[in-house]
Amino acid sequence: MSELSELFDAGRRQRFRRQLQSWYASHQRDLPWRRQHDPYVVWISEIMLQQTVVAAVIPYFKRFMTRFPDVQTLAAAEESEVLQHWEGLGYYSRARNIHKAAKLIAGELDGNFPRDLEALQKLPGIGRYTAGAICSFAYDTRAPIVEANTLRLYSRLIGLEEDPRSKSGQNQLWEFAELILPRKSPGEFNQALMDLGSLVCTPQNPDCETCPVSAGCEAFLRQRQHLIPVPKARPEITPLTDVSIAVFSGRQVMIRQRTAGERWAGLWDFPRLTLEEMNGSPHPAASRKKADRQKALFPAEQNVGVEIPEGLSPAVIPRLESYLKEEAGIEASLQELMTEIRHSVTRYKIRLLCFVAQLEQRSAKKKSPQLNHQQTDSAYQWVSLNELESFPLSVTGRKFAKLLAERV
DNA sequence: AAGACGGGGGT
DNA sequence: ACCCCAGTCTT
Repeated sequence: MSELSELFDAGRRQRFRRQLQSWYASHQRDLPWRRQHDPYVVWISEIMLQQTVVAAVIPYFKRFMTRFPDVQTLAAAEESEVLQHWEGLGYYSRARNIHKAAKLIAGELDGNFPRDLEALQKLPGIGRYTAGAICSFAYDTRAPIVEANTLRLYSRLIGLEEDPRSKSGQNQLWEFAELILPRKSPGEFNQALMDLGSLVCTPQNPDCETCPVSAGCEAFLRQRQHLIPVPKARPEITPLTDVSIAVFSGRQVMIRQRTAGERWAGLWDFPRLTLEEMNGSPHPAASRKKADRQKALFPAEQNVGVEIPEGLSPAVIPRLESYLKEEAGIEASLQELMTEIRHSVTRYKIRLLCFVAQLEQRSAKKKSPQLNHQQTDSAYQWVSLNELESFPLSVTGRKFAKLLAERV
């Protein structure tokens, strides 16, 4: 007998279930597709919902399901097209994992969607939560779930004072999730738990006054609901200055597909690099010295006409031109600083400088769509701005591409 | 501009 | 146990 099953004894669990079920019967639902018993539908929607809110997911979900109605269709598709349907949702490893898993299911598993927690968790991108969601929502088997909403709800119900993300905290939460689950309709019960967590047991100012289970909530009984769960420590934000360069040859622009293991693997991008950290650099003196050296080698007069981004040395211009030479094997001259895109994501605050460059006449352009193998094994391709629309790009890449297309 | 959201994978 | 993930929405 664990402490948890003593704290939440059979009678208390039974009361909790009745209160929750009664509340759930009368409140409004927001996710009609979860009640479908198609594991494929549950799977795709769960993965999409991991990164953003319901309203933002719906159009993506519809488009995805129209193009990839079942796991066989998805498995047969090119990764690039899967990424295209994911463009804008971010965290693209999830789309790559979905595609990999679909291939495994259609191939090794003969098209049979796994039915148990262990088999599901062997698939890439499916962890303990997603496996539990698929089992309980699609198959209505008694599989526990712990995700953001239920983590908060369970933490308060059991009065968890320690960090819910620690090993010990996780153990208690998963134990509780299993303990509380009824034998009858566990899928609907999990759905009710998640909805209660997101609608009533909110991060700030939980609505304990109207909560159907507050009488059995340890946090509420001790008036600790504002202190539980302990918040996640915020990571330090790193400021970065990146450069993206659209190199033109006539009406065509040069792009490359990002390789496996790289950030945005499988997506296409303009040549892009991160400048040395300009802000908060641990050794400002050293980088200033380096900048001075480059300035001496490449006097500013050489760069007449190109606007120098605020806070940067004119030496960036020749430096970017050598970057193009080394990475793509092309000679190009920078023409214009088109725009600055500010973009915050995960733990980075990025200032992205978007340049336009012109391919030098004497620099041989490889005919599209042949590959260009120079100093790297990256595949470069020359495409028109129109054609660019059919390549999956990152959010910032797409913003830049749109600006280029709108330019007269 | 800052903060919230979010589960899985890797070491 | 800790780091990473390169996005969107709300306040």
